[in-house]
Amino acid sequence: MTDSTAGPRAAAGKSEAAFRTISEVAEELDVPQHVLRFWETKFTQIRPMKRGGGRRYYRPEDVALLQRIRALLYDDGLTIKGVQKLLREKGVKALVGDPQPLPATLAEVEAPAVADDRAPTLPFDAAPAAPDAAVAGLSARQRQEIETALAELIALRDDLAAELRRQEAA
DNA sequence: ACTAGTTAGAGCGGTCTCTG
DNA sequence: CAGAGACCGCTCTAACTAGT
Repeated sequence: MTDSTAGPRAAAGKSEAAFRTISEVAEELDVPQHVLRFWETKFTQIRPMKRGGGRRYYRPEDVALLQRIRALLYDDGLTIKGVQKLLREKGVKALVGDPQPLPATLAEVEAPAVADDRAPTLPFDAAPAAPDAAVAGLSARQRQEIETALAELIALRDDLAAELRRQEAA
């Protein structure tokens, strides 16, 4: 599909760290969109950020988790309950094999892709040192709203970084 | 009956194009 | 440039199907 929300971002090509829409994740995993939404209802560990209108934005870690779930279901022949049990017992990180925590904070999501060459000149460097502590007392809804706003900021940052590189290359 | 999807439909939100 | 409208992608919910 032509992802209207991704627009120029998709056309310019996303970094590995970029957020993905459900259609992009569906294509990448070769799984229909409705199945991704169905899995979301079955696995509480799948928690894509949501923007206005409820649109999902999947972090790279979400995609990795979905890939693992897909492999367990389709390749290993496990049932959803089996995968749920596995997730409960071993945790997401053990399944995905990702030593890094989910980038639930701006500081964490900020790092990849453009960090090496561009980040020092970009405006998001002054992220709070320990935002996790700051949000510890917030409600789930408040956290969701913050994550949503965060996703928008990061998408904007990606756009700006890409545009900057285009202009420098020109 | 239970599991794992699949389908359909109404409505929302973003983008694009046209017009003034 | 700004507003209007069309178009398209996406959402949610509920009902349905196929296999075990």
